[in-house]
Amino acid sequence: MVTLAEVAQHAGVSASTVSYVLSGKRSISGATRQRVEQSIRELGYHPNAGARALASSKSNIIALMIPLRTDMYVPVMMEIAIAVATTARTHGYDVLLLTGEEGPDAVRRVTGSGLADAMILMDVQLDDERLPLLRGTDQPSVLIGLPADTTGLTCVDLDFKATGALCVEHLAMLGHRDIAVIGEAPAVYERHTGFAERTLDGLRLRSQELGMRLLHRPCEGGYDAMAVTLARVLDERPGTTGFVVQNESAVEPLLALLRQQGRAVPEDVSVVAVCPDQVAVQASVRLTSVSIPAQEMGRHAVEQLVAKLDGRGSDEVVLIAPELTIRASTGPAPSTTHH
Amino acid sequence: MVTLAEVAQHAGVSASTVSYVLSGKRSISGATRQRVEQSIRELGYHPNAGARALASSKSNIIALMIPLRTDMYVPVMMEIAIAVATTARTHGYDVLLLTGEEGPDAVRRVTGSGLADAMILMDVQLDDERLPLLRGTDQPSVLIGLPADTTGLTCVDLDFKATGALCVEHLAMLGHRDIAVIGEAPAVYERHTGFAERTLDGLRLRSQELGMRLLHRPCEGGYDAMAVTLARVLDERPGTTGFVVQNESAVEPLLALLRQQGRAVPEDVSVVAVCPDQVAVQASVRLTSVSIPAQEMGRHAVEQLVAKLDGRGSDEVVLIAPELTIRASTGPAPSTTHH
DNA sequence: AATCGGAGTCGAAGCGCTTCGACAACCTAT
DNA sequence: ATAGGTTGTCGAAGCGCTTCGACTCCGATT
Repeated sequence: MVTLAEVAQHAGVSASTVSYVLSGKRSISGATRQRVEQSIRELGYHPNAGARALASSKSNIIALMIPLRTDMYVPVMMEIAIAVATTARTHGYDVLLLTGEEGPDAVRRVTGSGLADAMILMDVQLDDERLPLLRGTDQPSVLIGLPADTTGLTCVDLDFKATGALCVEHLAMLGHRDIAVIGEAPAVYERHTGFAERTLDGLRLRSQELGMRLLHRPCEGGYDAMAVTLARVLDERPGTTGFVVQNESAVEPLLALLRQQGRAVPEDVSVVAVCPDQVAVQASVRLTSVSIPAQEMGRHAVEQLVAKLDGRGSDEVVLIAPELTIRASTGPAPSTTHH
Repeated sequence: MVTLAEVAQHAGVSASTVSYVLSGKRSISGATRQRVEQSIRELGYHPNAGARALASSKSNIIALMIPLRTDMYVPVMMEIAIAVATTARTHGYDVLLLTGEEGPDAVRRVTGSGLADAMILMDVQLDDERLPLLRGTDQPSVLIGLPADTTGLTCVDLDFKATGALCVEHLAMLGHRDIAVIGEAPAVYERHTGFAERTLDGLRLRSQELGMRLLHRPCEGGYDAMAVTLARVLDERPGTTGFVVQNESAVEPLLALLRQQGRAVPEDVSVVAVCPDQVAVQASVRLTSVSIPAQEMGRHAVEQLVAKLDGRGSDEVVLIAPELTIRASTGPAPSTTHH
């Protein structure tokens, strides 16, 4: 293991000079710098992370808490995690992966031990028990997701309320009047995960404004659950011509079931999904969808965090504007003219 | 920030005593231990990670390198990552998330800086460029996946060769003779990712032994790609009655296409999938499948690694035996009696 | 010519912890 | 009673780095 001192000796300078070459915190003459850099290369020197952390009280690590549950939006979570990791690296940070398992204790542990300089929390509940801890520490943090009370917190999320509105508007424009919303699993609503309820708010509000009828049904993923849900929906509202689906694992089952019942998409029924683009294009009917910008969310979160760590940046809520991509699953409502 | 020294003072003992209470490396009287523990609790002390790492040259961190690509098996990767993180915690380790982006440099960086005590690599290519580095360092590591040459390495993986064999045997037992294999995307084979080729080996070998005809076709995920692939397969081998699918995102499209062509599953055609159980049960036909034991792989990997770190354990290849779960997508071959 | 200030470098003092050797106090076997 | 071994505790020496103050040049300012 090569140390700073060895590099210094090899280059014929003092240890502090090497340190300043590395950090750039004091000016160094070109000649010295080159000699030091040369020695670093020749010896294959890597600064020791622990020593650095101890001396500077900065670990250059960002903690990322991901949910333990893998019951929803797994690809999205993964994409965010990867975006966080790669973006963090471009700013010189590494990422520590924490699962929800430890709960709030993880926050205490990481904050207390100086393991990480900052945290990113995913899967935030409306009334998350980790929030008081975050407010009580001076360690910067960013939430991906929106809790009920955002005072003193920095949050990044898709604007799900606008997302809901956007879906409704699109269907309204096509002449649909009776809309069914296939939501996340009931557990997600019981857990009071913000995004599901905010989407619903957006859907309800805008559909009311536009004079549309909306029926919301939570739905576990999978074929069987979707079959039951669909049957109930069509029983209660036979005139339903538009669907908004916010559950990745209900999308394909819904399409299969509609096909099976002789309802053509988009001729008889229109389907709008809220899902990653990849899911939308891989479906058996290319789906009109509002994409979940996982990468962008991860990137934004890191950039907010780095800004805070650099003393710039402040507490603010960044809501990413939703974008609707029209594909092959939506079209004019049938018999619009009969009204 | 509370320090060891403050705890020591509060408890009326020396710093080293507190350290020994924490580590248990020397015996401490019950009275002293309790007094120290009391002080720790009262002051809310958390050992500083950097100082610890510096003094002990152990960071208690395991690095996990996940692939940057999110083109395949995302849920599996995620599940493994989560299993790794939670298992690591039970052994007192945290997990550092590295993406493939940095490539071999990440190995150098982490090894050189002492950031992590050990590494777990996922998505190992047959001839992975990170392997020489691993062999050249004394830092313990475990691969999830199997490279071509495993000397000096510890690997954990599903026994994909046995998996292939198992799929074929099941179909053979049901009387199928013409089998088509819907494989991973062509890129996966070009990349020489071990598991895809090993599965194929198992399939080929066993089908030959059992006198079956096998047709293998790589396939991008998604509906359109699957449609093209299926058409080709049925054109070339109209008598195909059994499918083995090793591509999550081809499963549902295949089922939909077969249904659409009036081929009933499992009456006319049997389908065996190699995929996580969750995918198998959520499909429109509950799939007979060999499950990918993501959790178990993650857990195993960590346990191997911890064994190495503790001086126990050695280089060995752990292949997890595949398990076939029979569900609703396989049945006797049609017109078996006509032969 | 005397003074000032910036650029470039060094030495030394920690950062908070682990760990080794030393040592006192006690217990056991002779 | 004495040598020998345990057990429990302490002091001190680092671990490899950052950072602060101090110092030396040297060109620029009056």
